[in-house]
Order: sequence, then C-alpha cells, then structure tokens
Amino acid sequence: MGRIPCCEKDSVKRGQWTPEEDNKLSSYIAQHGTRNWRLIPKNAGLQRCGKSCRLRWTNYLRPDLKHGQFSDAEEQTIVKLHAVVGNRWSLIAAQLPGRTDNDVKNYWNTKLKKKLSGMGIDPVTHKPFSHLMAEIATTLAPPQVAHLAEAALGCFKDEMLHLLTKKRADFHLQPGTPLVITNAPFAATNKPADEKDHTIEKIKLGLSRAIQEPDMIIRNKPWETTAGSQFDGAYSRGFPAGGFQYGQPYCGNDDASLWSQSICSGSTSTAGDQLGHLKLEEENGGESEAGKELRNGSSIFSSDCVLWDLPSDELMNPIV
DNA sequence: AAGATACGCAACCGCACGCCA
DNA sequence: TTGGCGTGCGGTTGCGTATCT
Repeated sequence: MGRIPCCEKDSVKRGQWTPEEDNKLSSYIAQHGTRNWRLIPKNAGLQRCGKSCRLRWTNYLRPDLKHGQFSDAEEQTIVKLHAVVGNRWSLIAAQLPGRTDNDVKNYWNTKLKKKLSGMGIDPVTHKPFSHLMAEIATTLAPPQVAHLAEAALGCFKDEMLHLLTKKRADFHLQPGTPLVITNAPFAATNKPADEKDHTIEKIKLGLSRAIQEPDMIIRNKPWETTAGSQFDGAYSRGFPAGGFQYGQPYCGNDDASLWSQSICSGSTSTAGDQLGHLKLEEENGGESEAGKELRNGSSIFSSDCVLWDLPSDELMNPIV
C-alpha cells in the first residue's frame, strides 16, 4: 500500500509560476487565508498542486518576505546558528525576519559554505581544516596515521580542485610552521596539468606534515589570535568557541571585516553542551527528548542561553 | 560572437510528524 | 490503536543568467 499522492501529477502544471498565477493565488489567500492547501488551487482556479501553491506562497509571495541581499548581520547569524544546530534551516530562518528556510539554505549552499572553505574552515564542523587533521591524528595510532593523509586528500580533493581552478593556494611548508593556505586571486584555468599535479603533491605533503606533527600544530595554534584565547570545553567538543576568528589567522590579512571580526568571538557553550548531550543520547539509540526539543526549536534558545556572542535576547524568536 | 561552464535561486520530491476521526 | 490527511522540513533538481574561453 503506497502513500496517496497529494495531487494528480498529470493534470497539474509544474515549473515556473506566471504573474497571473501569482495574482490568483495572492488574491485568493488574501480573501480566504491559507487553510487547506489541497483545496486552494481548485478554488482559486489554478492548475497547480496544493503543495506547489503552499511553497510558492511561503517562499515567495508572502508579503512579509525580504527579497534582497543578505546583510552582514544576517550572515553572522546564519553562521553562528549553523555551528550550533546544523542544517536546521527552519530554525535558523526563524531568527531572520523575512527570510525563509529555502532562502537560508540556498544562501548557505551557494555562498557561505564556499566562503568558509576558502578560509580553510570546514563548513560542517566550523573548525579549521588543519586543526581537524591534527585532532584526528592525535586520536590515532601511528599505523593508522600513515593512511590518514591519503584518506583526507580523498575527502577534500574535489573541494581543493575546485578552489585551485579559482584561486591560487600558497603553501608555507617551512619546518616548524603549520599548513597554511592563503588565497590570492589568479587565473588558474590555464594552469598546466603537471603544475596542478605538483600543487596536489604539495597538498599531500602539507596534510602529511599536519598529521605527523600534530604537537607542532597545536603548539603554534594558528587559529588562536590573542593571548588568553584558548580552547575551552565547547571548542574541544567540536564547536568554535573563541579560539579563532573566521578569515583572520589563515588569510593573514588585516582588513578584518565586521563579519570576520565578530563571528565566533564568544565562548559560552550552553547550546553546544546541549547538542553534545543530544549526540550522546542519539548514539545510544533512538531520538532523545533533547532531540525532540531541538527538532521543535525549543531548549537551545532558552532565556539565558548565549550562542557564542549572540545572546538569546538578540534572537528574533527565542523559544522557551 | 558563440559555445561552454559556473552560478544562483525557485521549485520539486519524498519522508516525518502531528492531528483527528 | 490505527489510518488518513495536512503540513513542515531538508535534500535535490532544473532552468535562467552571468561569466569565461
């Protein structure tokens, strides 16, 4: 027994909406509201699936939506919240008035993810790549470490190659220094194949060095920018809590933007603790209460919760 | 100038969940 | 308790446009 489809796919129109369809839908909803999406297209005289109408309304036609560029402040909020809740786009969007989950998701996938990668920060964990490598290496015995560079290269290969065709990557491999990648614009698309291979060899070498000398990397703490700015509990559990600034230590530039200056400058780990708790419970099987709370958007935005440097009273929709 | 490629965004798909009879 | 229904959500796809060669 399969699930009943939400509409007859053959008899409904799909694809781009026309202004005429938008008008029909908007005026119908203005008069009758959004109750029962299945009936709306029929009553509004639209050859559309109810689900399609709902998406069009929630993602585009709603009068309270913003359609312009994301601001720096919005970017910061997305990055900070993503570090805490991951791909919970609706949760993140709830903190950005006028933005939909689809907006946030698209913006993350097309801009922010690449921006972080370009800074040498893993967009999944929000940690520097080199730190990730060192952290993994310290947990492995020497025979395993020997294979890590190859595996890591496999993981990062596509991203690296993508970056290599867009930007020059400078690798500083002097003894006693960590793997540092700096970005400088250059036209690499006409780069000879053997030169690319050579660059990839450099990447391999750098990764191997990062793995084989984790102590050296930790000692140098490239992500640490100020005295007293150390790892804290939250950071060591996988959350960026104040040990580095996005864009600063890796690129080595001084034109710190508002964005790069303030992201991850705090250190409180309330939400991180809760997520860690959640992860543990999930590993023990089944969705935990914390998981349900997280899914519903509660708990992590409790009244005295601080998301790095984003206190809950700055949140648009703190859910208690 | 034309074709190829990359990018951004709107829309779609399918699963999960909650409500209700 | 169960099944139908409506809705929410995250991942993916497809198309129009911009940029590059």
